[in-house]
Amino acid sequence: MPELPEVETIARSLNEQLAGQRIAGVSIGWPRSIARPGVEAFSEQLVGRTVQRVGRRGKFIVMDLYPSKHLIVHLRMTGQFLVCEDAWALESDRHTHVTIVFESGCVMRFRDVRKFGRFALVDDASEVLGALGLEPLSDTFTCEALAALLRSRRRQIKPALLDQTMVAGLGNIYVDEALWEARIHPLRTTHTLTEGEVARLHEAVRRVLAQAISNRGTTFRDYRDPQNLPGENQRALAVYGRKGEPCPRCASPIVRILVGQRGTHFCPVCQKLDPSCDP
DNA sequence: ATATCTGCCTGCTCGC
DNA sequence: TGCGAGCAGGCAGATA
Repeated sequence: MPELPEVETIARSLNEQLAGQRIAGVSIGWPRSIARPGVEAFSEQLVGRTVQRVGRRGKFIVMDLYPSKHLIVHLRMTGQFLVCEDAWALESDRHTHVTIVFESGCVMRFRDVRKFGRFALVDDASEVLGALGLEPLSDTFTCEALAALLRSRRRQIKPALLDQTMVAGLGNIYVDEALWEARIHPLRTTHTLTEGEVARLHEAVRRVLAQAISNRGTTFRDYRDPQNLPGENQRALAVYGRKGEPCPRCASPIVRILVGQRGTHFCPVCQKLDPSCDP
């Protein structure tokens, strides 16, 4: 499941491989992969444009095109980009839904087993990205900004952190990891977190994400980068997917519960529900 | 404002 | 071995 570190890894790779390349052709195998505009207009408007730069906002990949427009992609659960310098060397399969060929002969394929991923071609990126919250690795994500955000809401901390309009880019894996690192129970309520807890959470979010980026993402199941390489961060995970395994801090068995219908992993000893138990 | 549920999808695991 | 049921989960949209 691509979250911020995986999307960042993909965006960097795409930027390296595609910046400066002019689009020669587009083919769509699964029309619903294209959120907007219509499939016809999508292809027509894309051909002839040049990829200026590929970046990321939250979990969205953002391709700035020349002379105008932005191609914005959300990979959702199983979306994947594969790029090859030689179009003939990269086969299409039953899970390939979008193919973009460049004038150089380079090809970019979008594979998506679950078909949840979506493309949008827009004039103004804010049409898609406008509602996103703080970017956790940018300067705007300060401890004070996070504290203000959490103080203004009354909801469970885990769903709050998954809410992309609050903080953009966190998903199930990294929320569990950050809460473990900050020693905060996933069911704690946002506005009851102490200053110290918020400070720990702020630091934990940044550390967990930065480490995952330096490990080129987490390959729990499907994730692969555009060169089809898996990430290495799975070995750095403390709790996600480790139900029953010893907590790296205190050796108590990791527990898995449901929070807002999401599988949630934590250490019941390090992450107490009662704030008075915090050190 | 917040919580809960459904739909979107397919592959995988599990129990029989 | 085969098969159906249940699960995984990001997000939008509807409802409580």
